[in-house]
Amino acid sequence: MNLKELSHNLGLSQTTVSRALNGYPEVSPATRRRVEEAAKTFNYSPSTRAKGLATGQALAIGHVIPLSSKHEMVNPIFGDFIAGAGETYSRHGYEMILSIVDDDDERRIYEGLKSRRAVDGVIVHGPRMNEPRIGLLQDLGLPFAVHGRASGYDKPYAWLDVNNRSAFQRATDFLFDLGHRRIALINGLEVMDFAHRRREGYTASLRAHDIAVDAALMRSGEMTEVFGYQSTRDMLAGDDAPTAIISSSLISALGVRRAIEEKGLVMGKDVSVVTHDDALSYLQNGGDVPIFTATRSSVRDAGRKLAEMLLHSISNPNLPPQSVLLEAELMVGSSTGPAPRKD
Amino acid sequence: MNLKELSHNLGLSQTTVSRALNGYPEVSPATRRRVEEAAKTFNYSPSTRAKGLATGQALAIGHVIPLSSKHEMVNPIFGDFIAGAGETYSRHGYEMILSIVDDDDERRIYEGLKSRRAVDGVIVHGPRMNEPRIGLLQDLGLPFAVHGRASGYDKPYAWLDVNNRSAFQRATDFLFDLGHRRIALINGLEVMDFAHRRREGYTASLRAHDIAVDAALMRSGEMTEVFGYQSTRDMLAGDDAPTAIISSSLISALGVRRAIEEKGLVMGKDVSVVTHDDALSYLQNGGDVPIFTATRSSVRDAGRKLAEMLLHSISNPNLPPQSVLLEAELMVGSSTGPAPRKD
DNA sequence: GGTGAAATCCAAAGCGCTTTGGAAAACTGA
DNA sequence: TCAGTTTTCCAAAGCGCTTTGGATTTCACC
Repeated sequence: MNLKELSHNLGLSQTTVSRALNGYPEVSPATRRRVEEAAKTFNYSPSTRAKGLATGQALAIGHVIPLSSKHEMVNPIFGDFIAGAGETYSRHGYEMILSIVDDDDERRIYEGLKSRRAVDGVIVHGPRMNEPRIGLLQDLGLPFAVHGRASGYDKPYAWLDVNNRSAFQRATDFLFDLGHRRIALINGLEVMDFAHRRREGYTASLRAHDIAVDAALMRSGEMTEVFGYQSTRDMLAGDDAPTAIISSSLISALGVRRAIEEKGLVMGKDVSVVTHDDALSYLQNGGDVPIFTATRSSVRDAGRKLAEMLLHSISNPNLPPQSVLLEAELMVGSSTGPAPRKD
Repeated sequence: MNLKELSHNLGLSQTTVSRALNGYPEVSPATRRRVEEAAKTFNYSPSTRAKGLATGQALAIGHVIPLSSKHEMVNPIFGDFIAGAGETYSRHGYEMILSIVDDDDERRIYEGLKSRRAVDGVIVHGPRMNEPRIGLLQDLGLPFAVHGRASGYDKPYAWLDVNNRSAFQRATDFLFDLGHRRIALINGLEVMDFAHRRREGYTASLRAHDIAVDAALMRSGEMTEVFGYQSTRDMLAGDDAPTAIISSSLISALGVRRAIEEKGLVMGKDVSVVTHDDALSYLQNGGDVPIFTATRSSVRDAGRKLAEMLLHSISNPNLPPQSVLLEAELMVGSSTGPAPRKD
């Protein structure tokens, strides 16, 4: 069923039907009702493509997911973020189009999306330090919003980020308050902007407590369970083992716990653990009482909000770029406790 | 830059330029080269919408992800599957459009996709028992392919599935061979088709070994770490605790391990564990030597293949529906060992 | 050099919608 | 009753592409 058929069916012109359906005022209420009902019974909805052609809008947002062929890891966050953004889109009648892209092809992909007029804007995932995509998108004039930020790029642009620095500083402070002095950081890849900021928060706290930064207590890598396990095992093996560990991801934290328990130690007593928790739906940090003390911030929520921001900036193109900094909440669970006294 | 401008620039008609770009034979090689170069330097690519309108193709595949508002869980498999499918699409010049949908809205969404002519076909995720979506899509005449199968629907349709039944039967047999007799199953939600089949495989093996099915040894729920942990803790607490546990997901298996170790038992010695492993990129089952003995089948690979199947069936509409049954490989890790002798 | 065939190109219609510029019909109020 | 509004509707152009049907040019061959 298309507009032509529908309007013929109603004995009206396409103009009138189109106007009735799109809420224009120059249609009598009676006609409008009649049209709307017909549209429903014939299950008519306008072709996105034709509509897009006519209006110049795509009514779609692109999500470009870089997937370096080197470390072929799909970000575990991704599903939840998308779910959040998807809610927003469907509420606004937008579609989400996804491109999984090899790092090297990114430029080409953005140019393609732009020149094919396939999307009205894009969301940038996983920004790194000095992220080149941001400049590229600004040059292209394709509206965008970044999930995270890119240190080193100073012109204004739209982003939404968790305050990773303050979250990790607070987490470290918290451990200091419990008496810990040897605090380790098991971080994500530090080319990623978020990981960089987390380390900054961590070191800032150390400095504030007059504790030297010890490279032996810092690890950086893909945040897998095994990575958390191995890092912890190694660090606990040394003489001067940490009494507390901060992990960048709940998945790694599971590995941290395993290494601790394997050594016959008790988490929250012998070794305290704080982790960042993205509140992923399939990886919940316990029930009412969290297992891990965590800096918590829902990625799903971030998806919802960032999508909202992007749509808003698309319909108000002259607004200056908006940015949102979310504070993670520190949830105290049973994985932390006072530092064990030295015997 | 659009076709009109480009062709004007070249002093050719739109027809010729279009033909040159689309590989039609009635263009001289010299002209074609000239056109291709111009397209590259002007960074021209045809508008998807206009092209779609003209050809009647969408050059896009829809992925509809149901997200019941009750259990708001995003399938952890999802990211990897999408990554696989995405590879295929970009290789074939297709776009992937994603709809996150509340269960109740699904019918409406499919009808919308169809009547808006937004996609050439869809992938169905997470089929349940007697999945109603399959019949709906067949009625609509929208090409589709299912990731998994739907027991209870008997007309032919395109699907790709892991042989869940044989995988879990093999896993159970394997444990029997090691001397285990009390074997537990920690399964996914059994309204999901895959979980149902896994249980069938499990019970088939029990029957073949003349062991009665014991409801106390079977759990079914969302496959979280906590679920694995709690189920295991409960079962190990009883008199007649299992000596082996089969888990439906690596995430739950992490919880299983935790419960085992918490009780001071050793996995692979006191209690054996076999898990299904979807080979998710962010949740690897150890390095070279797998931690868990597992029935393994890459979800990413499934995504690649299923997308391929769907595209193939779209370009060959008269082919009968194809279906692929993948066999999971049984990888022996260190989480299994001979059944402990009774003292 | 002339013929028919092959190679090369083009104008214009059409895909399904929105929107502009008017026309016709239905109301007003004097 | 009739001019002036307001309401209600419509024909047709245009969005950027593909494709049909045809025109023109080039080529091979006698």
